[in-house]
Amino acid sequence: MKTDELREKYLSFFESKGCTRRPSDVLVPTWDPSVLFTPAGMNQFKDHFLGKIKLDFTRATTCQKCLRTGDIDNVGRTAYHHTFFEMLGNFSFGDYFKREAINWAWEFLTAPQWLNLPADRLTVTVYLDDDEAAGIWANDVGLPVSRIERMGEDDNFWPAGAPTNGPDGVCGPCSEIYYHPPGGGKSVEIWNLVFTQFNRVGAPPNNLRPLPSKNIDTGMGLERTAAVLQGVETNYHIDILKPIVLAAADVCGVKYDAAGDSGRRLRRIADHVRACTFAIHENVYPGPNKEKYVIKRLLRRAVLDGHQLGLHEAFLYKLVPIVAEMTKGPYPELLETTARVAKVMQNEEDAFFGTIDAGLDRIEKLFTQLKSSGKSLVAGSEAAEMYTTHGFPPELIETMAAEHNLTFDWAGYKKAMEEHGDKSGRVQHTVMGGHSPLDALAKTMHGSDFLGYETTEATAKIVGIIAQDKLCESIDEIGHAQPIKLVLDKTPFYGESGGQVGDVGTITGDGFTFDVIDTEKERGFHLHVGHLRSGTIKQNATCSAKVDTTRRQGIRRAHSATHILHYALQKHLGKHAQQQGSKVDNDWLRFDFTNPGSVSKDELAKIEADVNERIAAAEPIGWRTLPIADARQAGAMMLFGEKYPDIVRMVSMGNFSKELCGGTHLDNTGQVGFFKIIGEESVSAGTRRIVALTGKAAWDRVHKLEQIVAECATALRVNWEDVPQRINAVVKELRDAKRAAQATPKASSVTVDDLLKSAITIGGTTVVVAELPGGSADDMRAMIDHVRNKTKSSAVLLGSSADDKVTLVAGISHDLEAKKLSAGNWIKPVAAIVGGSGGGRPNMAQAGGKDPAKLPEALEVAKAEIKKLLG
RNA sequence: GGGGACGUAGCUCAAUUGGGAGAGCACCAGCUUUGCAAGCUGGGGGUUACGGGUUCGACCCCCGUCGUCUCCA
Repeated sequence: MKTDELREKYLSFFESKGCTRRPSDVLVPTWDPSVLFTPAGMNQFKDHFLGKIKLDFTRATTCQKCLRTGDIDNVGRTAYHHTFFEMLGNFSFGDYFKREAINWAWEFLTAPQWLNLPADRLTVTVYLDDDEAAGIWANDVGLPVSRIERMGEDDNFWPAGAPTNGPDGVCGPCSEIYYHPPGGGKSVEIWNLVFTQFNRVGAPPNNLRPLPSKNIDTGMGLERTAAVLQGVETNYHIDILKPIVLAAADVCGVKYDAAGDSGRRLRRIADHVRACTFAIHENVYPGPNKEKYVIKRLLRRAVLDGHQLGLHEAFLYKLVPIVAEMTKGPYPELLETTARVAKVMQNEEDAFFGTIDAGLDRIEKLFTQLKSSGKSLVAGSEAAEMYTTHGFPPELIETMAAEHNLTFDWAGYKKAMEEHGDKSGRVQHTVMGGHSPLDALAKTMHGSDFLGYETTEATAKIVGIIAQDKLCESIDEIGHAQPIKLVLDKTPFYGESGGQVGDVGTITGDGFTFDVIDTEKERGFHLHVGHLRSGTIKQNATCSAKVDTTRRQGIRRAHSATHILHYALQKHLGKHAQQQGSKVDNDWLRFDFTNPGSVSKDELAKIEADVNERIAAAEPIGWRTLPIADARQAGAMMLFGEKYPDIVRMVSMGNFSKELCGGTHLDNTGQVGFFKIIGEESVSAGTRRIVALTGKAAWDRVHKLEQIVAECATALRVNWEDVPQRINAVVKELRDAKRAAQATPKASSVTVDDLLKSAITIGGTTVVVAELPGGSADDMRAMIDHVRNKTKSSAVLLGSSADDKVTLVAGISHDLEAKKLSAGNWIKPVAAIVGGSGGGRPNMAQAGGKDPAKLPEALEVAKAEIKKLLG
C-alpha cells in the first residue's frame, strides 16, 4: 500500500466514526510559545483538551507534520527515527473514550477493507493497573492475555513517569500496539493510545484525581506503518522516502549501500533535507536563535555528511524538488516554493563551506604547532573552542587529525562542550495546563466582537476586569502602578496583532474614566490596558469606548502603505520579496522581507517612487470576508507557515494588491498622503528591513532635511544646490593643507644643520641633545632620521613642551644598536625628570612627561646618560 | 535570551603584545613588453566601526554602542 493511500484511508476511516477531519497545523506554530516545532498531532488541540475554549466539534482526526530533534543522534542509524515525520491521529474531547479508541484502532489495523494486517502479528501493552484497557483488549477485541503486556509508568504513561515525578496537570495511562514482522525481525511500535483521565496534584500517594471530562489522544506513525505495509526493513525504504535517499546518493556521487557508512549518511541527508525543506517553506530560515537555529543545525549536519562523502560545494539544495515531488499529494503548496527554498538552502550551504575553508588554516596552524612540540593528541578544548566560536565541526578536526597521524580527544571535547552549555545557561520548559484569567471567560464566549473596521466609538459592556493577572469584580483604586486590563463584549479598539500596534483612547462610564494606553489581543479577547483616572469600574457596567482617532488615522496610513510597499517590492525585486514580519505604528512602519542581498539606492528610489505613484493615483481600498479557498482562488497574497482561519478577511487596493489582513486600512490610497523610506538594513542573512514614514511624519522628515541643508548652505556661504561641491572642495583644501604642514618641518626655527652644529662627538658617535620648540613627536622622529642619514653613527634625543606636557623622542643608529645600546634605556631616566615614563624599540623610543619647567634639566641628564652609555 | 570571537586601504589580511599604520591583490601614471594571474618603477587611497576612559603615549588595555560571525537554550 502506498503511503498516500494509507494516509487517506486513516482519515476517511475516522471520518466514518464521526471525527471531523482537520488539516495539518503548521510545522512551526508561532501561536504556541511552549514549543518551537509541532511535536505531535495533539499540539493544535491543546486548548480543546484543557477545555479552554468553546468546542465546535468533540472528535477530530488529522495527519500532522511534526518535527522533533530529541533523537537526532539516532537518525540514519536506526530503522525508524526521523526528525521530520507525519503523525496520524484521532482525538476525543470529552467524547468517546477507551472502548471506542481501542476497538477502532483494532478494526482499522485488521479489517480486510482497511489495513488487513494479520492479527497474530500484533501485540499490545497497557499501564500496570489499567484493568479497564486490559479488559477491553481481552474481552472486546479477544486478544489472549499472553499478548497483553503490562508496563510501568516510564513506558505506558503520558507524560512518561508522571505519577511519581510529575509534572502536575493533565495526564493518563496509555496503550501501545506493536507489529512483529515475519522472520523474527525487531518489533515496531506503530500506534500509541493515550487516555488522559487524571489531573496530577503533588507527590504520591493519592495524587491522581479523575478528570470530569476524559480525552483520547492517539498517534500512529505514518512512515512506520507504511514500512510495515510495504514489507521494507526501514522507514527510509518506503515509497515516499527511498527516492530521496537515492537522489541524495546520486547528488553525492556515491552508491547507496544500506548497511554501510554511506547508507547512514545518505539516510540522514534525506531526513534532514525533508525537515529543512518544510521549515524553510514556512519561512523559517536558518538563523541564530530558536527554531531558526534548529534548522541551521539540521542543515549543517546534512551538509557535513555530504562533505565527509567527498563534496566540497553546495549540494543539498538540489534535493528540494524531489522532496516536494514526494509530498505533493498532501502538501501541493511545496511545489510553489521550491525555487525560493532551494536558494535559501544554497546560501546557507555556501556560508557553511566558507566556514570550513576559513577554519582549515587555523587547524593546519594548530597541527604544526602540536607536532613541533612533539605532541600527538589534539586537545578537546581546542576543538570545542573552534566549534563554539567559529562553528568548525569537530568531526572534520578528527578526520584531519587522522590524516596527520594525530589522535583526537573526544572525551575532552565533550567535557568542554558541557562547560560551554553550563555557561550558556539552560531554559525551563513551560508546563502544559497553565492558568490564565481568561480561562473562565473563554468557556462562555468566543472572544470580543471587534467593531473597529466601521467605527472608533461604541457603547459596550464590561465583561472582565483583570488586575494582577486575576479577574476582579470591581476596581476603585486611583493611581495604581501596575496597569489593569478591561475586557468588553464588543469594542472599537484594535488589539495588537498582525504587526499593527494596539489602539489607545479612553473608556468612560457611570462616574468613571479609564485611560487606555495599549490594547492587546489574546485568544480572541481584546484587553484594554491602562489606568483608572476616576470613579469605580464594576463588572457588567455599561461604558462608552472611544479610540484616539488621530493616532488611529496615522496607523491606517502606515498599514495601507505597508501593503503598497509589499506590492512595489515584489514588482521591483521579484516574487521572492515576501513579507517576513512587520510593525505598523502611527505614521511609521517597519517591513521585513526576503531578499538575498541589500537593496541598492537606485532600486530603493524606484520602489519609493512607485509607492508614491500609487498614492497619487488615489485608488480605492476595500475588504470583505470569504472562505480561505476562495481567497486563494482570487489570488490573494498568502504567507506560507501562517495559520489562517477558515474564513479570512481580504484587503484589496485598486487592482494591484490583495492581501489577507486583519488590520485597519484607509478607504483610498490617496489618504496616505506621502511615503518616505528612511532606512534599509539587514535583519539576518537573507532578510532585509525597510523603515518608512507616512503622512505628517514623512513630511516632517523632509522638512527637517531641508532645514539641515539650508544650515549647511548658510555656513558654507553657497546656494543649497552647491553644498556637495563646496564640501568636497573644503575637504580637499583641508587635506592639502595638512599634507603641506607635514612636508615642511614645523620647527622651522631649528634646522638639521643647527642640530649638527650643536652636536658633540663621543668616540666617533655624533651626539645631539636639544629642544625642538613646538615640535611634535612626528617632527622629532623626522629630524632624528635626517641626522641619522647625514652621519655615520649617531645618538639623538629631542624634546619639546606644549601646554602641560613634555614630549621626548630618542633615536640611535644601527651600529649602536648592534652594540646593545637601547634608545629606550636612554630615554627612561630622562623622562623620569619631567614626571613621566617611556619606552620603545631599541633604535627609537618615545616618552612624555607632565612638567615642562624641568625640560632643560632633563636634557642635561640626557647628555650625562649618553656619555655613560657610550663610555 | 546567554556564552565566545571578530570589526585596520576597494578586497584578503599583517602590525614583534602599549611606542613610526603595513603587505599582497585591485586602482592610476610611466616604462618595458605584446600570450593567459605579465614584468619593472612610481603614485593615489586610512577618523584602525563609533563614543567614552586609563596612559607621557592606544589599532592594542578597560567600559559602552553598533555591526558581522558562531555555539548553547
